[in-house]
Amino acid sequence: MNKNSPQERPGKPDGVRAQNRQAKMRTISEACLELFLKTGIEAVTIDQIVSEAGMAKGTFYRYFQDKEAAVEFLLKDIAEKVDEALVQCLNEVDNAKSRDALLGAYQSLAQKLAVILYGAPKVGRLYLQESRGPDRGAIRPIAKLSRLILDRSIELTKVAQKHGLQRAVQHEVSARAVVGAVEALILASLDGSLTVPPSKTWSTLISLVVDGLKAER
Amino acid sequence: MNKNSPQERPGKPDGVRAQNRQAKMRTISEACLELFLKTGIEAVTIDQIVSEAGMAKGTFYRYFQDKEAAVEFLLKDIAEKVDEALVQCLNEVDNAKSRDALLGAYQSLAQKLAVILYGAPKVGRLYLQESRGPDRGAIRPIAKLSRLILDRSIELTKVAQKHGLQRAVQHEVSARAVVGAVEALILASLDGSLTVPPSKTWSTLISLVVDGLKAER
Amino acid sequence: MNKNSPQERPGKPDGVRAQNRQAKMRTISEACLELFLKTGIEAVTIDQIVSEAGMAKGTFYRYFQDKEAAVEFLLKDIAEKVDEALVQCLNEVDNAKSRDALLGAYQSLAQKLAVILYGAPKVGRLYLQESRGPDRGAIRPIAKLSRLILDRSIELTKVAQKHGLQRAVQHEVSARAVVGAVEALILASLDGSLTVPPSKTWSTLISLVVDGLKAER
Amino acid sequence: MNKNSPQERPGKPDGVRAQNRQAKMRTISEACLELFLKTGIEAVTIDQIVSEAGMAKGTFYRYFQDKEAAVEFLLKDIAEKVDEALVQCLNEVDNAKSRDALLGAYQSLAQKLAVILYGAPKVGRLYLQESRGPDRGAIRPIAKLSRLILDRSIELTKVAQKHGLQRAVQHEVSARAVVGAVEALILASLDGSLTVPPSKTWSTLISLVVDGLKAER
DNA sequence: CATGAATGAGCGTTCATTCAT
DNA sequence: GATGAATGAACGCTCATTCAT
Repeated sequence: MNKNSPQERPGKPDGVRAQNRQAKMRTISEACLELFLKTGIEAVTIDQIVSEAGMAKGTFYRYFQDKEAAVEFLLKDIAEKVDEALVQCLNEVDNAKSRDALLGAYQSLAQKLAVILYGAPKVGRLYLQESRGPDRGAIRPIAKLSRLILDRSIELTKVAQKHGLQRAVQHEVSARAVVGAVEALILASLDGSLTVPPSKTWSTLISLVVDGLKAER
Repeated sequence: MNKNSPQERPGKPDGVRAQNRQAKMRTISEACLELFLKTGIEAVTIDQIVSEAGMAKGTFYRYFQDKEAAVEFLLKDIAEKVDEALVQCLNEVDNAKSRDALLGAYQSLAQKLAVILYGAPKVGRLYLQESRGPDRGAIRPIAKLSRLILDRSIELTKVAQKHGLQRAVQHEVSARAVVGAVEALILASLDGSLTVPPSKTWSTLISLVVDGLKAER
Repeated sequence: MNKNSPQERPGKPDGVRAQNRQAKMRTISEACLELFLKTGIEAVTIDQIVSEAGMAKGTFYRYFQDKEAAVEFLLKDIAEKVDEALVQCLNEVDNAKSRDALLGAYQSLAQKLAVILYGAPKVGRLYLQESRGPDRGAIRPIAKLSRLILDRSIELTKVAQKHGLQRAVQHEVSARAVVGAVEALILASLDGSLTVPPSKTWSTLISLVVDGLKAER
Repeated sequence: MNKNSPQERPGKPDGVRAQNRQAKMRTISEACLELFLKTGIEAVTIDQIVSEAGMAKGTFYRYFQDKEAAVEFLLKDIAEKVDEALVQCLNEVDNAKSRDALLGAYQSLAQKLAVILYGAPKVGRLYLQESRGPDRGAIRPIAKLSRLILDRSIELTKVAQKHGLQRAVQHEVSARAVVGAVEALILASLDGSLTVPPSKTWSTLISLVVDGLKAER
């Protein structure tokens, strides 16, 4: 069982080997991340990656089967956490008894997402930058996450409506609108295009989503 | 500056020559469009394009300097019209004296955009699919248009606020939120992911933007 | 229909295009042949081939999908002719009414094979050099031909026995023995290891096959 | 000259060290053998070998300089025995006084070869599979053995003829024919393509070689 | 003007070989 | 002795681009 392929290495799961392996994978990931953000996943070559990471070409392939695997690794952590946060919010909204509870669930979700994203802002930007691309090639893991987020969001909207906590608009429509709005703001926030502080951004966003844009009476 | 013409062409600007030229460019464009949508601009090769368009490889290069030029040509028409619609809306909002006038301006903009997009739905989808990518390579024209739309939208928000026609939220924030929401919905509508009819989609969207999601009291 | 792949080119089947195409394929084939003989099919790289053929790398791929396709092209002609000769011999043996007729059929086959092989001696050597290899990779077409020859030979033996024109030995055994003997001699003859003239070689071989090695009484 | 030992090893030639060494080399050899048969020597990688042998890559290089050395080791035993058997047969034929003695010598050779080959059938198959390849790369040891067998066989034929024990046919020709026939049958026998039992195969073969194929009168 | 053959730089990937642990 | 991580040359193959016909 001494294959030269990556994945599933020998030794105990927490041995020195496994640690070094993780460290190396992170090194490569970071190099990928920088380059992916700068020029787009599709356009980045393996040569550029290993050059940025300061290693030989073969080494990349010891750790990742191909670029797609590197993208998957890059996203894995965030993908899991985001999914978890969405599922939890779903439960909260489902159990919400009042408008305040609804707001609270949203606030909580927003906060969790903020923590996740600000903990790995570049990955977030990468996701947003590439998430609308076709489900093909190295961006496939991103497309998959994108699909998952949309599905969960539609579910979220359905539940909120069911409990009369939201206006009866098409949930397909409102979910997409909200996701679109949120994504646009996160992207701007993460890549520094926004001059307002993040905390203010989020409260504004929630207010917009809940109350709309119209002038107060 | 005009990448669309590899060399200066002979003949009068509106002669038969120029007409044939335009026809050919459209043929190529259409082939590009299909392929770009299916696999993403970056991944499409010139070989695929000329194969789809039913012509020889050299012919492509007679009409376009490279793939980027083809993308530019593809977007040109829409880019101009969208810009125009945004500028006009800007003027209308600037001159709006009432909340109804504001709504009217938005409605008018929405309608214009709808006409533009439903007149060239595939181009719209292409734009949305690729608009978040890095400003690099063949997608540059798309990134440029994206920038333009954002700038105009921020302007729009500023004006609306200035006239007290919108809540005093950060215009950077609200503009992005609105653009994000609009784009997400257009994309879903154009690629057929939505089961609700377009007209209903738009009215829902405007209502969401103006009034928010909260349950009616 | 302007694919960049080889095979099935446009234009009339006998036009100048097709002729040039054939010429080019022959040029490449010849380069392949020299190298294949020298170092074995598996060990020859595309770089070596195009270098030997005096052309750019891409050009090879315009005419052949890969090395296997080049091997197939190289063998095509001979494979067809050999099969034909074997089938014809099969018929003759089937209709043979006497030992002389049997001998005549074999003589005829031997002569046909000689004509085929001496018309393309290098291809013959290549076949013999590689025919025992595993049915895998670029040598697959050779393995296929090898299988075909063996099958036809076994058939040939069966028919000869059925007519009482051959001793009742296991046809599997005798067919293989004869094919083995014939191949060994052809190989030696083709690569110049034999000091006796070809014509003498063939009559000796037939005599050996028919009468065996034992001293005359 | 001895490629099998990358470096000179410590300890007495027959000590425990040397024994362990031999055992390891056999382990590796066996792994090689399986893979070589399956896909051909050229196509097998060191990675595949160590994976099959259940050891690390470096270990292979501790025991063998390269793939060629492994092939050499694999063949060594058989090569020596075959040579010995041929030399002995040569002597017997040289001293044969009657046709029966000649037949006896051949029978004896056949039996010895059978013992050798059925004692290491896979090595036999490997040899036959690769023996016609060019004298290059990792198959060189096989080509060397092939040359040796041919030379001895020609010698054998010469002697037999000199004593009038064989028809006066070109020994170059008959030797090759016989070797070719024998090899073809052994290969078929070893890889299980034959439905007749080995013993019957060999007697048939000898009969064919001595008496030919013609129908009995 | 249209064509498609030719080019060759450059990509993703593999693999023999080395060597610190 | 054994290991497997690292290396980088070399491979098969692609593709934007040019240009003679």
